[in-house]
Amino acid sequence: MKKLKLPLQNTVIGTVETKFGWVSFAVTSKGLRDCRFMFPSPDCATDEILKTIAGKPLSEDKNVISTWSLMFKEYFGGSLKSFDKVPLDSESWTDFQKRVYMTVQSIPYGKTASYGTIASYLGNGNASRAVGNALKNNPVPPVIPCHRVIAADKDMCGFSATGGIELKLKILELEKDNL
DNA sequence: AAAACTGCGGCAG
DNA sequence: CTGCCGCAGTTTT
Repeated sequence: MKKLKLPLQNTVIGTVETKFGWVSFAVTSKGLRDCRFMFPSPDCATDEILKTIAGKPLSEDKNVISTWSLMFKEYFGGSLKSFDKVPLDSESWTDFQKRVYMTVQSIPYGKTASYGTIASYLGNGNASRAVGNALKNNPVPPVIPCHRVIAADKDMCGFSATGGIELKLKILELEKDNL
């Protein structure tokens, strides 16, 4: 059975103000494709997200925009505690990334796991570094909660989004407070 | 095809 | 504590 490829994949973008700055996101017919946050203004947010969808046709879907906007607002406000079963556009991910992201998504709200733990869960305990590499490219934080993955002995390590480790800590704090 | 990267981890000094 | 390899996957030459 052959599956047909959809001829066009219009992208919807949206921005919303949250407790973690302005958030911008891009959604295709498959689901959420990109998401960034901590922007100081809606213009900044829009500019950045436009870069991620260069060349793709835009469309408007108020329903999609408001649904996602609300989710981000609630998550960063502390009332939404799970992005489970939310559609993600995984088209551009490698197999390894899919496996990593899937596993990371199963870390419960407010909990953490180490890169090594994720790696051994995937079947190769030596792949911790590769896990970090994959998480660095997380296209949809905080939906894939890469902030819940920390180093084995030290408490913290990098976080590539604007705000770095401090931001990572702030998000974990948010989750802890609303546990 | 090879080398150079990483949000790691573990084991030396 | 710091430094140094080995590791696996991705990106860049």
